[in-house]
Amino acid sequence: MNMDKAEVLQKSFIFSGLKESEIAELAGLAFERNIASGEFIFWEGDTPEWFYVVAAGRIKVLKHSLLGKKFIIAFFGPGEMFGEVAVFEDKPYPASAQTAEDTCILGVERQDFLAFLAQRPQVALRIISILGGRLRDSQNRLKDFAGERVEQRLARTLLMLVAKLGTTLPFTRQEIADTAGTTTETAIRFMSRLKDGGIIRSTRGRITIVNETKLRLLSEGPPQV
Amino acid sequence: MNMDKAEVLQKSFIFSGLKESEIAELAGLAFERNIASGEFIFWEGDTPEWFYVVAAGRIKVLKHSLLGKKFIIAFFGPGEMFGEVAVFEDKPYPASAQTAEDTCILGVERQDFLAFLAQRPQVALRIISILGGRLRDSQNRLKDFAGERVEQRLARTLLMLVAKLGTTLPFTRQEIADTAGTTTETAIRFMSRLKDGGIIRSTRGRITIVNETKLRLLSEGPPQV
DNA sequence: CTGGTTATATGACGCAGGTCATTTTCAATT
DNA sequence: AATTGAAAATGACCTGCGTCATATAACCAG
Repeated sequence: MNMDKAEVLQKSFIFSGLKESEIAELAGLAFERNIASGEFIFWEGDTPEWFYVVAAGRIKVLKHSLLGKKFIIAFFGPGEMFGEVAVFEDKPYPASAQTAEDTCILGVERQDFLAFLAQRPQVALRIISILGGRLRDSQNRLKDFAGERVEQRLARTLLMLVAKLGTTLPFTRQEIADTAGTTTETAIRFMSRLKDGGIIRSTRGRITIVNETKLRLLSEGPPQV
Repeated sequence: MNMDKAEVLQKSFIFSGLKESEIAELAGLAFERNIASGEFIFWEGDTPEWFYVVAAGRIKVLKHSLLGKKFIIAFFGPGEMFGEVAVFEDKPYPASAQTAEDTCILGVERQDFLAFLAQRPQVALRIISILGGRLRDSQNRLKDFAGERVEQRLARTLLMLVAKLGTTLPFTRQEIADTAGTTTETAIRFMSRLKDGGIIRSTRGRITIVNETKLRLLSEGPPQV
């Protein structure tokens, strides 16, 4: 792919406060890698050697349970970092990263990035802000997983994705299930009902939310009380 | 309570890299507050005005689901910060904080703390490290909630607490249940079995793990396959 | 010691949703 | 058009665990 690394970094929230020269410096440290859909970028347990940012495409971060079931922690798109926790702590990656479509990523070597970071307090503050946001999201989800029923978790998963990507979602029911922590069958049943209720339309591997309001209702309350 | 603020800060991982003069400066900005067991420090939705560190005692951070069930996100003890995500992002607290015993906390005004932070990249890096660790924990738990059964979640909850606090845990079954995302009854039944199996001993409101190895086995695999 | 409050304990019941099995539909590839 | 493999759909079954109800035990205040 033919792309301008500096431009990718420039557009990312993490680095948007930097001067052009600083962006250029970081871009000089970055390596580009193109990866076909479905490939793994790293596996849980690997030693972290790279700080990654998505340049184009989409990746998912996931973990496998002891029984082999996968759980999708998050999806990331252009400008978003991933695998960074391992880089900061120098511990093995706590999860795996897999491309969800043909994807281009930028990687900066761990040491290079840490050195760069130590010189830019503003970037550190941005990262604190992003980690804080992710922590908040994660804990919200945790509460949902602990207390709400599958139906609401599915609805919230869809709403979360809509907030991030817009009303058309490029996901299979399996991916939705793996994100909401349920089975493919349950996700299919739920989506069928949403379809009947005119809340979504869908084609294979693609879901369009047409009535976000109703979906929000479903996500909030028990169907009827 | 009669305590040395600087000493508390000094002992905290967050600030342990600072010079004495810097610690003193921060201590000068800190206010001390003593709170009886069971009181709330802030509620989910409140506007964050303080950055908090536990000086002595123990607090829990929790959220309520729509049906009123509570879910305990984390316990924090001396030297640990809490409610910080809201401070960094200037959004309402995403959870409530309640003392779990008589507790003393230090609070620094939001603006004061942010100003202090902006001048200390090393503190920012420490905070990144802590947030990263919490994010990792949270995502691990998410995976467990999504894929493992209640029994293993309970075992893992106990192990997590043991790692943090040692083999004697000052918790009721209700608190364990609220942390593992299950009901008090289920937690009681599980603990009864652990007692019968000689894995724990317990008195009212207090649990002692006597066989961590067995507990770890329970947390990892299905009882028998 | 007594009464009240909270933690612990235990049984019985029901159902949400996981598991397994089968079928249909769709899109990509030759 | 034919082949193939994944996605989507749907039914039947079964069990983990939540819910409700009741009982006992431990601790505290007076």
